[in-house]
Amino acid sequence: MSIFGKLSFKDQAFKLREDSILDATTGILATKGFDLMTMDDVANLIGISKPSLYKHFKSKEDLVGSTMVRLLDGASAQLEQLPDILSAKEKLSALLEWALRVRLEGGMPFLPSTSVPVREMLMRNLKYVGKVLKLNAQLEKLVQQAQKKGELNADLPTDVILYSYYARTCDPAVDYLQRFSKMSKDDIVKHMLHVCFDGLKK
Amino acid sequence: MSIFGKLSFKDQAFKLREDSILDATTGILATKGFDLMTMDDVANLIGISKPSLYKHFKSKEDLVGSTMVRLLDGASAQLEQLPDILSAKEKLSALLEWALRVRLEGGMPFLPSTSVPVREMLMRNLKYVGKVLKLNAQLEKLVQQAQKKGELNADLPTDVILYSYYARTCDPAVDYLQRFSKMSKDDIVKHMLHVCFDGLKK
DNA sequence: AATAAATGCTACCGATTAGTAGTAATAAAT
DNA sequence: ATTTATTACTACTAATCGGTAGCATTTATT
Repeated sequence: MSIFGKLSFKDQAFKLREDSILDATTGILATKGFDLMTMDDVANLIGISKPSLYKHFKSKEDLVGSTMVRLLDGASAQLEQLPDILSAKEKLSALLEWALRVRLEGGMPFLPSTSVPVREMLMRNLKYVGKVLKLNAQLEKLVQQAQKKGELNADLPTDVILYSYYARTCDPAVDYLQRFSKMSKDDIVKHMLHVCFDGLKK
Repeated sequence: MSIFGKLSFKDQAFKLREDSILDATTGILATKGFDLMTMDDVANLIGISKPSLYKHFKSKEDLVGSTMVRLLDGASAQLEQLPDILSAKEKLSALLEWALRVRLEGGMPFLPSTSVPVREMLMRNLKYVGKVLKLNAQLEKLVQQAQKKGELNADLPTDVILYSYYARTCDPAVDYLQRFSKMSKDDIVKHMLHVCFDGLKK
């Protein structure tokens, strides 16, 4: 064992709890949203006190920002890990599928779409903004490639495709299908992907 | 003038202010969302005091419920008013276009999609639930007709089409396009309609 | 075992907000 | 002009929530 043994262990435990805090935050954000989520909610859910929570995150903004950053990291890692054999459109489809499955499990809080003050709060978080811009650039490139190859509609402005693509990751139709239809998760994903790329018509 | 002249006038003024309260609420809901909207916000925006506001609506729930009811009435009226020459799919398209244009103007707060507590709050409002169910039944019928005629994909479950259709009325892509692209409202509507029915591919 | 240090918690503060009581101002009626 | 009734507002209450001070408890050290 290295001379950092003891320290590492402590740090490891610390990091572990931090992860469980982020897990709890993710779940609560997904159901109650930012404004109704209280710091007591988070602390109680994982069985620690509020001051302990503040040992990890210095404010609610910080906590939520970190949660979103971890989510973005997950998306980036997922994108990275896709085999290069896949076409641009296949990559976009695979990433959307991943996002939908995450949502159908614990729930993914895609906050920016909720309200203006929440969006502005996130925009003040430099780390978050940086990661958003990077991921956005990668996805924009994929969309353009797919448009050039005719995999995606080249007549639509790239912006329209990109924003609509983002919107599908937080499509409320998923919640309604999960709640009111007896459909399996696999079927929900399959249909949402179809609707995204082929629309309601074809 | 009828014997109800005076009374009518007072009632008329009362109704007029009620409408302006609902207008203000609609706008604030669209930007800040339910949780961050305060009763003072609403009162201040139209230049009355909070107690005066409570003469019209007995609680925040009541105010927001009434706002949503008026919105649903607008949608129903719009649907009613469409010429019968239109096919089922054309009617759905026209109604979505109306909803998108309302959004691009003052903004339409489609609250049910936001968070679970807000949805539950609305579900406690019987008047709201009644109107939702009625409109939902009408639209479901239109979707089924369109599926039978092959105007909409008959391989998709009706639920999937219906919920996805609702989701398009509150699609965050609209906000992003309005904010970040220099597109005209007409173009935004045109593209959103295309994406809805034809997807990102075709 | 005694002491030092770190960890976690109870109990609080200040600010915000839904909702209201009671008063001031205004209009109607005699 | 005086009284009555209505309308609206100021100023408050109770509850909630983000954030923290200071104490208790545990763990490590000598």
